[in-house]
Amino acid sequence: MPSILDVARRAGVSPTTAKRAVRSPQLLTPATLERVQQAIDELKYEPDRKAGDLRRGHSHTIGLMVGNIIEPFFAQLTRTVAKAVHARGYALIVADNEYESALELEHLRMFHGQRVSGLIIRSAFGSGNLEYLQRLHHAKMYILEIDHFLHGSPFGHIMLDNDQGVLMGVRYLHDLGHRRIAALTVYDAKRLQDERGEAFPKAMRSLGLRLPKEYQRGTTLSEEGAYTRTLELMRLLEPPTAIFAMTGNEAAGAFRALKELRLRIPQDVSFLTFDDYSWTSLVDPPLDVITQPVEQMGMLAVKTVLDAIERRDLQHVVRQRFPATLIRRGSCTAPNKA
Amino acid sequence: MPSILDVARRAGVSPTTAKRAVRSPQLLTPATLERVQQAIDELKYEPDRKAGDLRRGHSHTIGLMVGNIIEPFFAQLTRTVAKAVHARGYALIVADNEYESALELEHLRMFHGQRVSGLIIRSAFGSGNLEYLQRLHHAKMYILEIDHFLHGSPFGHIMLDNDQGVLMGVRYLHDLGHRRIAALTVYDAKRLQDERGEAFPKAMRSLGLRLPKEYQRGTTLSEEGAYTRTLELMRLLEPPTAIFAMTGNEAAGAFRALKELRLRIPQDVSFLTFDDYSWTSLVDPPLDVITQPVEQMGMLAVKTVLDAIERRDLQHVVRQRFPATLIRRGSCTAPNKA
DNA sequence: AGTGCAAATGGTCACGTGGCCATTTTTTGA
DNA sequence: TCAAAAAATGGCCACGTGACCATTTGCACT
Repeated sequence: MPSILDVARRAGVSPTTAKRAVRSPQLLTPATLERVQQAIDELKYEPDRKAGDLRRGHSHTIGLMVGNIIEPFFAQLTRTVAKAVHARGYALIVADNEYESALELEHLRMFHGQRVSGLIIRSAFGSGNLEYLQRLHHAKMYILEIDHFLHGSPFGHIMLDNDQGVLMGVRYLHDLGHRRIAALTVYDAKRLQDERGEAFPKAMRSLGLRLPKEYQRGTTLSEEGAYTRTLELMRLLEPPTAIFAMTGNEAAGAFRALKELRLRIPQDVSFLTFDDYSWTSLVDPPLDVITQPVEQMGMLAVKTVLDAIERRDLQHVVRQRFPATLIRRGSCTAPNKA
Repeated sequence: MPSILDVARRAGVSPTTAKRAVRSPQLLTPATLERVQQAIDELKYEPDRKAGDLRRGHSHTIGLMVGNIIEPFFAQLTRTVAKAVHARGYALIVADNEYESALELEHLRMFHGQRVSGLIIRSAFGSGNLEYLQRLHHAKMYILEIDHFLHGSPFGHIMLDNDQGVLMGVRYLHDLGHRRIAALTVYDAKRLQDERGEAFPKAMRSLGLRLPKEYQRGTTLSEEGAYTRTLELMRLLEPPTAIFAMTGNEAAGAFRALKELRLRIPQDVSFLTFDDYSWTSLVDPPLDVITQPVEQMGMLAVKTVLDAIERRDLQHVVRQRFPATLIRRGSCTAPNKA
């Protein structure tokens, strides 16, 4: 692997001059520049980023920690972030915490070892790693949370305005005439710091709707949990007239359950969900969804992190909420009088 | 950011001894070891991977280049690869070439600059970057293609047995009684090195089926292209009795078109597709699909790359095909006599 | 106590780069 | 023609580590 020294030798100039051909060509005589250029081409020289980063004391590398890269939200986020980061000359290291603190800690160690200069993170459940994050921040790593933020976190975050999104959904159903609305979510939301789970009862109350005890059993966030829960809900004496899934995964499970029960959407039950997964527009009927501006969030996240790094202003905190959007496709309608 | 020198100073030992506390603790006296450990804890010392890699001349970093990380195939692959790579103590840098050579080249430069010691790559269309890849290989980067391989590539590859998969699909339809089968794929397959596109006519011929000229207009690989093409196909005087989509994206477009035409699956037309996207089991009817063992492929890819790197055997070439699997769910049946 | 030997610890340097300052060459202006 | 300034080029070192070799310490056995 040729270094700049090899280039210099071949071009018959000093290493400093050779390096200038790469970093500040305007300082060189055209003749010298060309000679060095040729040596670079012949040797296929490409500067070693790691060495430069080491010398400069800060790396051209950003870390992205996602919750589960298979979810379209994170896949899209990863794509946007990767693109934006590369556009500014950085590399992106990706890790998937599977929403688990222990795994996340290992990855944080890795990021630490790699000396990434910025980290965009969707934290795992629980705030077990906040202390470690603070340590990283103290070691000059700029940290930005995305999609979520840890309780008591001193870092900035970029995420959906969950209160607004949930309220919009509930109001939409309410305006259609629904009174018995069940959400698929964690009702034990406080402990898990799940904003949507907390927002739902609030939204119901603010619209004067009551939330029966038997609607309030939290699901896990899995497709399977939502499936089971939906079966239970629809078999109640007073089943909900509308189901509101707080994530795309839960929506899939619920949808499966409704199909299995041969309940028609929207005639028998209205169905609303967060996350515009591709399948939601392909099923019958196409589903009403609440979407997030993922690209905008990803791009702002990258801009925030890189600007802070390049301005060397690690204390800069950005806290930004993005509004959710409702897309109506026909899976919600006025409830049956029955 | 504390270095091992700071640790050594604090513990009152030499840097060499301090380093040994991390890398070969059995060489130290328990007392010394503990003293150094304490200094490490107090200073929150974490070794700088970049510096070590620089010194050793090879990095603990692997590159993964995908075609489009939003596609479930790549999302799953990324997840599997990230996990496997981290498990062996490496970091993963991800890039998305959007199937475009020019963009890919930029990312290859980045991988070069980062001195990743291995690269798992789904090449963009065309083989414009093969030369650059060879240069990287020459610079001690181990390269493994995935999902695809470039014509004339000297590198190993791990991918689906497309011939077998396509033949299995065609035979399945043939055995059900279908004779007029149309594939959604590129018929100009040779140029784009699309194996499935090449395999389809072969499979048809081998089963003694004819392939009408008007079925043979290639689509682009987009959802939109497949949508348009499906509309055209089904409006022919002799429309196909079965449609076979070669990718999940094409399947989505085709499915939309069929719905729009109010054609019932499978009564009016049978429908088969590659890729087990999550929506395929949620729509009505659930779709028959041909799936790839993504996890197995990803894990083998990582093992291959890391083993080669660690054995310093960059010439080791692995070429492995994985069999496709057919999942029957009910979207294919015997064709109408009409 | 002295010898021999293993165990434990220490010193030095290079990896490829970027920043800084030093030196050489060319240009400018009277 | 020559000094002074500007342009072009060069030398040197540190970033944090790992490899290698050198030195010191502890200990068993005479």
